[in-house]
Amino acid sequence: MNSVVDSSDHSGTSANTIDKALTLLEFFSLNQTRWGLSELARAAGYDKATTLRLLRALIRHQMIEQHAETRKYQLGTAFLTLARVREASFPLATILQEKMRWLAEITGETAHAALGGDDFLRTVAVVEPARATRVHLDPADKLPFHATASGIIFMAFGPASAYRGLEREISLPAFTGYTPTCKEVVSGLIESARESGFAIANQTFEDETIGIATPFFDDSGVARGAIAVASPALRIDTVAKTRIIDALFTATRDVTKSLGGSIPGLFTLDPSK
Amino acid sequence: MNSVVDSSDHSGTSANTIDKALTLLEFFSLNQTRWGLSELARAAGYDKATTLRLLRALIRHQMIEQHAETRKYQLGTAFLTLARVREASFPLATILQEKMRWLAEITGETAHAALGGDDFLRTVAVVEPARATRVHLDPADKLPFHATASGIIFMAFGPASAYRGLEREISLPAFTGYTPTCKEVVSGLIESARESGFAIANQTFEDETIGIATPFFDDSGVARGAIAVASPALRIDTVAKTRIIDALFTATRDVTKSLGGSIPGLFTLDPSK
DNA sequence: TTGTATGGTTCATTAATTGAACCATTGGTG
DNA sequence: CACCAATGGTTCAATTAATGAACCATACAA
Repeated sequence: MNSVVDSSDHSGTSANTIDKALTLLEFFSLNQTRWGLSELARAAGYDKATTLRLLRALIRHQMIEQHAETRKYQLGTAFLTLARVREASFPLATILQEKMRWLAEITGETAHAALGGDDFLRTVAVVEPARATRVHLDPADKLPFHATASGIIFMAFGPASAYRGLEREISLPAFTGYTPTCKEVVSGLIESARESGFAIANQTFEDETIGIATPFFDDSGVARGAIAVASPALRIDTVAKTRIIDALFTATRDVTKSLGGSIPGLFTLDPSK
Repeated sequence: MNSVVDSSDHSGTSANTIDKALTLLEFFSLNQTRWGLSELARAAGYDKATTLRLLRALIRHQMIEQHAETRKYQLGTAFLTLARVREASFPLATILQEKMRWLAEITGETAHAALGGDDFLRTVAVVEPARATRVHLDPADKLPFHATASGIIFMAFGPASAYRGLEREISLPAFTGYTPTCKEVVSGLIESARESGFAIANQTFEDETIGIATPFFDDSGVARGAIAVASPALRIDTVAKTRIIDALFTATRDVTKSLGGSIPGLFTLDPSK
């Protein structure tokens, strides 16, 4: 019902103007919400004049707006409305958000859902539990493939382009002392995730945080993203782990069903493994 | 703190590719969430080959996705994540959504907030009251300037481009028997909205529905959009009207303050008028 | 079988993108 | 204050990429 063609076009450097304009948008993040013209041109590697022309085109469509005093550029309001249209027709984020609420409640830990891209996952829903000690996640963060449970799961069950994303990388950055920085190790993690249906990341992205993730599917038969539970490492013993995995499997089943998808055969959903 | 340059570029037909690509996005609405290639090319007035190339570029950036079986195109997931980044840095929709909750509760009617564009407003927040009879609004609808209270208010207090949007129109479509279809009448409505600070639309967009709207501002000194209360026409007498306008003025003040804006002097916020 | 849709491709023609050099301002520094 | 080095923004000839008519392959209906 909502399956999608896996373009995975990565045919070198497509130098068309649209790509350039849309690529500019990706520079706007929580780390840097506002960019000056020269600054952005330098970062993107475009000429100043080109960058300005691209920005102006984006402004015409409310995708960028310019701060009147500082003349700096920031993301516009078009995304608010486009996201609403998208959600009104295919309520992906809404479904995930609701299930994450359930997941956070039942596990007592932070639940989040992320959508897969070519090079990383992007959070689309987070719910923190009502509890003193809990993991805080940036609500608009990029999740690297190799250093997160969600990333491993997405490479295991996602489109081929995700796995190729790993191969493309020259070196895998370490976020903590536990981050796997060797492709062979990561491949092993992916393999065992394929067998068990879940992935565990023990402090590979954030210190003192354990993440456990499962994939979710639409009718393309390929994972669209991952749902995960993030807990303080100290709290996770075997019992807690089993309970979380159990809840994750239920959530995965429910979300996948809501999206009109089905869980691929090889993925047995057996928490005992 | 969040003021924005009013580009209002409308310098004829800018035929650049980026505009064409981004214009395609606007064809995706709740009325038609999925488009075929030829269908969309025809609607947009582009060549099929061109349309396909534009769509492919958008697909590369997750702004469009293609349904695997039907080969039809739909809005992608990029907007979910871009909207999150935008909200995480400038929580406009969040602020509005929260205030609309308050407004719906205190008035017992449907509250909604819309952002102004060049030719119409677009809803970014709706809250319906817990009540049997209430007005239902499409959560991702376009609001025409001349036929809604929000539209009149936005032309009265918004950027010059909004008012010019009205002038550009050749004829004003009638949505009900009460819709003003004459520009002079609409100008009169705008004038009186400028004086009173609010606008009332009595069944001009939907039958049996009355809308009352006020603007909200950021530090640009120009309205960014409107907040409004929509009620069944039968329920609105003078008392109810005054109570709603009062609540709207409070909401306007609060939202404007949260956005770092200020209410322009001429706008006296005097509900007695 | 034929006709008319569809999605998608090709490539010579055409029109738009590009970027170095330019200007006007701003802010910091000796 | 004068100077320097940034900044945002503009210009226009050279260049590069977008364009679209004609083309396939396919699917469905009469």
